[in-house]
Amino acid sequence: MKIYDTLSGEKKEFVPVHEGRVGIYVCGPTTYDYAHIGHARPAILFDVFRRFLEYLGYDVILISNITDVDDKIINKANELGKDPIEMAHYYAREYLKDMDALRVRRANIIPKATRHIEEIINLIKILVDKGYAYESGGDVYFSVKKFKDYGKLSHRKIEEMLAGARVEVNEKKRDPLDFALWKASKPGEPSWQSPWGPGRPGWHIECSAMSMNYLGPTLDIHGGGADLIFPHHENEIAQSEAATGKPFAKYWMHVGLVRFEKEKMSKSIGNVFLIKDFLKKYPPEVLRLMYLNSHYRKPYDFSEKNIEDSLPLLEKIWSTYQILKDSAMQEEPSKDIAMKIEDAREKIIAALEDDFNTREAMKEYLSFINFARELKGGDALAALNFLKEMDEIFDLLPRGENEGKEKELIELLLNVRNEERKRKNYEIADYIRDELEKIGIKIEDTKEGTKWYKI
RNA sequence: GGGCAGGUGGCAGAGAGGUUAUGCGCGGGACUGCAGAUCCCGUUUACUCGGGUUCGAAUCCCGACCUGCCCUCCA
Repeated sequence: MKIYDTLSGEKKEFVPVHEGRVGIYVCGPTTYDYAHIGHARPAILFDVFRRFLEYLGYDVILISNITDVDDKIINKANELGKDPIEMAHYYAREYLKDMDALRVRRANIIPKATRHIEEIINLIKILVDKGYAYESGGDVYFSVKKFKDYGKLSHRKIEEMLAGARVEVNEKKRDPLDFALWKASKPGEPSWQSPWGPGRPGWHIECSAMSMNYLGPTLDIHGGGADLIFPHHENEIAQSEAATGKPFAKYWMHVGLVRFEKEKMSKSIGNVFLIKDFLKKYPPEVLRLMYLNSHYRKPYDFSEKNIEDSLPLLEKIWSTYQILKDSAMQEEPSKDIAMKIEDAREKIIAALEDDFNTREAMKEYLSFINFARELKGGDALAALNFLKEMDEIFDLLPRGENEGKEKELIELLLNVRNEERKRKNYEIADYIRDELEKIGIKIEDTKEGTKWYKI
């Protein structure tokens, strides 16, 4: 297993801190609005990475936080006249709902910043005691120049950063590069008691405190969107390593950003595509497929055309699954098929072991799909079982079985349609086909009769 | 100015020294009441440019040009 590490800039052999166990921390969102398709990329990908590590036999602990106190939350709540924490929790629930719909398996722990104030304060205390942080007018700042490795993750030097000149002006800071660990609260803002007076955590400290709380001073994999490399993750490293003197994470993984119609998705451009809006028009699996079908470190150019191009692929997977279910029989598969399956399995595993190359894995998966749709009997059964095995990782197959009253009703309709076809009443037959498609049931007339599947 | 990705066929996008990517589109054929799906064939020398390494480069090295993202709001 090899993993590309942002810090060293190279693919490294994966060796977890504790044999057989993997601790992963993925930075989740600050919840002050509905989640967009950009948020879904790291969520879906780390979900698949985690499932793959489990498939390999590792014990995986995945932690994915929600930041529920922050300037952006407070500003928006003030605008709307709402309670900031309540509003943040509303959006957090909506975020989890969206992720559930996208078949992202929930992390083992989904910690919230406001539930870890004590850990945060303790960490800041350590930093103050060690001389890495100082109090100033009720705020506490991290002294960037005291941490000699600052810039090692984003590969920049402190002198170069100042040239960027977008540094916030703040007379409480001793140095413009310093960043807030704790902010004194203004009246009416959420606040907690601390040795420095009432206040709230700065942006970066919650991830350091929570990840070390659950996974110890050195975790295996720390991940998130590429936009978090600087300053968020750089600051996490500074805080955490200054406090513990130990490396904070063994592997830093960053998922490329999603662009929409060739432009960065941002509220000011007005091209934000919300997950809940996406789900009104398309099945959730198509988004999984789109992200799996691209390289995770590269930027993803999202567009309507891209979705339209991916839908036929998903339909192919689903129709193949349905066809195999119909033709599978409880028999021994042939030697050829057993070998073919073993070959596909090896190729998919090899691709994923090479820095989670899901694109390469999907290529093998799709070529197997293409090959498998003709299979019958025991061969079809073996192929079906293989697809289910792979679905533990990818989670793309149609959900729910076609059975029960719904199945009976649809098959009744199809029988009626086929009767009408025999009588050459094609208007009625085509009406049934069109109306079924409108409610998401696709049908195909084949030599072996009419097949149907949900889309 | 600095950091990081890239520049691939009509389009979208993988691949990372020698063998068909794939999908969409387009043209032809098979099947079909039609549609869709599926299968077959075609879309004849795809890899920004210039040098270099090599028996062999889209892939490695050097240099240009171009694009995107980041440089204290970000997944």
